[in-house]
Amino acid sequence: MRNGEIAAALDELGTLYELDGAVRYRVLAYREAARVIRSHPVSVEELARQGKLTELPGVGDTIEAKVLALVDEGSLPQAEKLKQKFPPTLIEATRIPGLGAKTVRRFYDELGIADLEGLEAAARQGKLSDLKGFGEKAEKNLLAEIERLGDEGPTVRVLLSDALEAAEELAEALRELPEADRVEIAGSARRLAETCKDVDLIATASDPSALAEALQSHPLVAQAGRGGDAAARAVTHTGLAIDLRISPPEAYGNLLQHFTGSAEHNVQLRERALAAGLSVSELGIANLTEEGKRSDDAELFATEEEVYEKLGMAYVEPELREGRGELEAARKGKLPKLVREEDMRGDLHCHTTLSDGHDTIDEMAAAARERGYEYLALTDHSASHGFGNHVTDEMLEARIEEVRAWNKGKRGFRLLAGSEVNILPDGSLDYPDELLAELGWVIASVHTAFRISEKKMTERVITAIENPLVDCIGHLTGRLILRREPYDIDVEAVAEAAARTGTMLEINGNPNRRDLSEHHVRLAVDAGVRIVANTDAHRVRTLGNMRYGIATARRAWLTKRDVANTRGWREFSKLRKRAKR
DNA sequence: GCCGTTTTCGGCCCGACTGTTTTCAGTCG
Repeated sequence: MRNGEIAAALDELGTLYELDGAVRYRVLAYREAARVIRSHPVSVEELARQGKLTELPGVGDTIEAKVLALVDEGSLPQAEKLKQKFPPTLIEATRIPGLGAKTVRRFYDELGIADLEGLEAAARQGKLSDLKGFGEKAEKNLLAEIERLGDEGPTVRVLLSDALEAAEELAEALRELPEADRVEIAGSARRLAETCKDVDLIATASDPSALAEALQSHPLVAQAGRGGDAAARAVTHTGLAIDLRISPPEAYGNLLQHFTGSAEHNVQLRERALAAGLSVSELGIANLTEEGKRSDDAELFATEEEVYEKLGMAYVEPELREGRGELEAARKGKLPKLVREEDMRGDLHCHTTLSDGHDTIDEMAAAARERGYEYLALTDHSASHGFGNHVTDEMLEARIEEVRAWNKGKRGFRLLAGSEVNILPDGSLDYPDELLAELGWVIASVHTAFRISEKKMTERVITAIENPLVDCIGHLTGRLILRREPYDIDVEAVAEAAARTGTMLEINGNPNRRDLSEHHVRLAVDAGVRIVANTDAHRVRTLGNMRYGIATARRAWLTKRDVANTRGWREFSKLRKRAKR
């Protein structure tokens, strides 16, 4: 059973307990365990079978036993029992914004409402406002939410690249105003997460309303409203929600820290501060009174650095603020010095017009040099790609000659004649060995036959890893964020094989892929695998996707040293498998 | 239900907003 399925079952059980009136913290415990399990890089089912699941933070004996029951029986007995008591459609109803378990439970108990249709009908007939504490306005709002849900479906997350495109344009427009002082992107976009639900902008300004008005009248914005004196909200034409908050300059650090999150990071930060007698919020850091209440002497900070310093910690880079041990490391001064995009010396995965790329060798090479690289591997697709633009053996031979000629007389930069070869279902590659041996760089990727068992897929990829001609595995799990699940593969076993053979694993920087994920990157590095950050660029512009590959590397706590292609050519070339032959 | 350089029991972040209420509960981020 996949970690995501286990997490979903625990989330559901949490909601069922909530409907059943359990204490809040029990429900929160299930949510937290689900969150940790969802993003855990290796099989939670296996951890549970080994009795090691309680090593995960937020998982104790009870939840470990529940997970074991779940993977053995396919469902949770407690959940099944509670589903006898509450129709499953009640859980659906709790997903309506503004409607929680408490309210849904009352509708069920007092009005017998068990599903969305019943809820909508009752609201239309004005029956809900008969309930104590639930008036006409609440009824109207609820009806509007149900209708909106029907029209648009639930609000979906967008890719980081889409969120950043809008966020950066809006932030830039606001910065240009004479009334603006500082404008920064906060939230999940600043943490460079894979997806964003909305965009948070934080600003200081001599005249806050000038910024709010500029946001409202920006061409990207479809609708907008004010949120008090120091805030504005907007929705772009693509449906992305924008929240702008304007801070007095002296509290800018507090506000930026708060709205950068993540929620887990902030919760842990505040719990830690509380133990030291301090109460942290976006309104400043206050001492605790004798009764343990927040006193009104809150101290304000203009920068985030000062916020963390006040709490006895080193500054935490936004990409690390996910509640994964960064606060402990910050307190001990043991945070890693994260790799930066400027550290990169080469890109080892791109396409040209030879296969399905849009730009020529010359154009790609010029762009790579402009980015300050020392090398670029041309890795057009191989002969059995299946999407047209096949590169036959003869074409690849010609490419090798072309690159040889191109490199002649050039100093400080080199092209590598390479290929992105297919890993066929039996683990073999689709060029003959003699041809592959002539290449300067070989990436092997799975592009076909995704739906095979985990065991077969793992064996298939490990066969390619054990091939001495393969330098690197491309986009290992094949996922497309928000669009396609990763295929079934044992990443732990793959990482072990890659470390053993000196085969590198790629972080593919295409914002749709970011594959390896940050969790798998961490696992691979801990297993001793060399990581390369590549773009898989199909045109000059997408060489810029390196920023997303590096974002994933940073979120995996990687340093410059952990990423092989931060090295100059001389050093990097020695890391290739062939250098050890 | 989880967790412990203040605890193995008694705690468990903080504030805004909303709608309904004279002091608060529920929901959200």
